Amino acid sequence: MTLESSNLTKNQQTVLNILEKSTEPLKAYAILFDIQKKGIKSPLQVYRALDKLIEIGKVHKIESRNSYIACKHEGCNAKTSTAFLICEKCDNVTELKRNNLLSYFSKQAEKDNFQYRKHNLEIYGLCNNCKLKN
Amino acid sequence: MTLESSNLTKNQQTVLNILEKSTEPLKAYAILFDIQKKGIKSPLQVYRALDKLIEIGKVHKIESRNSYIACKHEGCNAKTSTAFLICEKCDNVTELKRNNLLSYFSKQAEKDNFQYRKHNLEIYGLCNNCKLKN
DNA sequence: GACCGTAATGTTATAATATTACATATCATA
DNA sequence: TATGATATGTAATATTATAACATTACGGTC
Repeated sequence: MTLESSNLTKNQQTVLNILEKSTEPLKAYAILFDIQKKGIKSPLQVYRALDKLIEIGKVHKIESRNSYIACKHEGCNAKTSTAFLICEKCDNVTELKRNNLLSYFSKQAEKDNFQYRKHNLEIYGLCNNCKLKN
Repeated sequence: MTLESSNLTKNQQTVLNILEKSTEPLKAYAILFDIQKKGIKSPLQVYRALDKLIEIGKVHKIESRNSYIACKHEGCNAKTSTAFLICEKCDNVTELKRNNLLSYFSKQAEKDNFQYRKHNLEIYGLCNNCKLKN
């Protein structure tokens, strides 16, 4: 299987389906409980599928929440770099897609003689919905 | 105890001391094992101290590594917002201190009608030392 | 098709990280 | 000295993630 192909294996496809259907990020064990009927029985099977999906850029991890989200952007640079808006009230997460972040961070890092490879940005606050409800 | 004071309790001070002496971020259980001689016996005591230290801005959590680092910056805005350079080779972590990140992210978030409160940025790559060794 | 190497799978056990629950103690201050 | 908020101690447990090992599937190539 080449890295860029969409030839996912059964377990990988099963996990991706769950994430794509979800309107919110999911935790690994939530995924596991959801799909125990589909032949996936152990945490490791989920984690392995997640690792692969992350590697090929189909899924990202929200580090501060230990949760996982399917990437909606085709052909973005998110294989390596990610940015999220995380609502602290409703836990909604949206992926920020601005390509200039990468070059901006790359320059910031260079100022400290640091060789940029990738980044993860998590912004916390209130989503539009929750702002209006207040 | 007021929030801005440096009146740390014994446990809090013990944990902070360990982190300040360390040249690298520490994990909660590493802290625990280090200080079991000083009266701290359970994970919870460490986590509670960490929570407080994070709340008052003395310590930050590196989310993607589940590790904790003492803040070297006096009076920075890091009570809420943080940015790190993380070396993938030697695991060295340095805190980025650029105040304009906050306003930059705040504006980025606004474009999506998102009300910014704080952020965490983790940049991965090679530190200067490791670059030179290659 | 037979062979080979790489990647994925299945399974059990366990490690690593973090929190709940509840009883008690400390401390500032009214 | 009574009160309320904060911190502590302790045991148990929940949550997140990986190690170890045996086996199977799959793609390329001879």
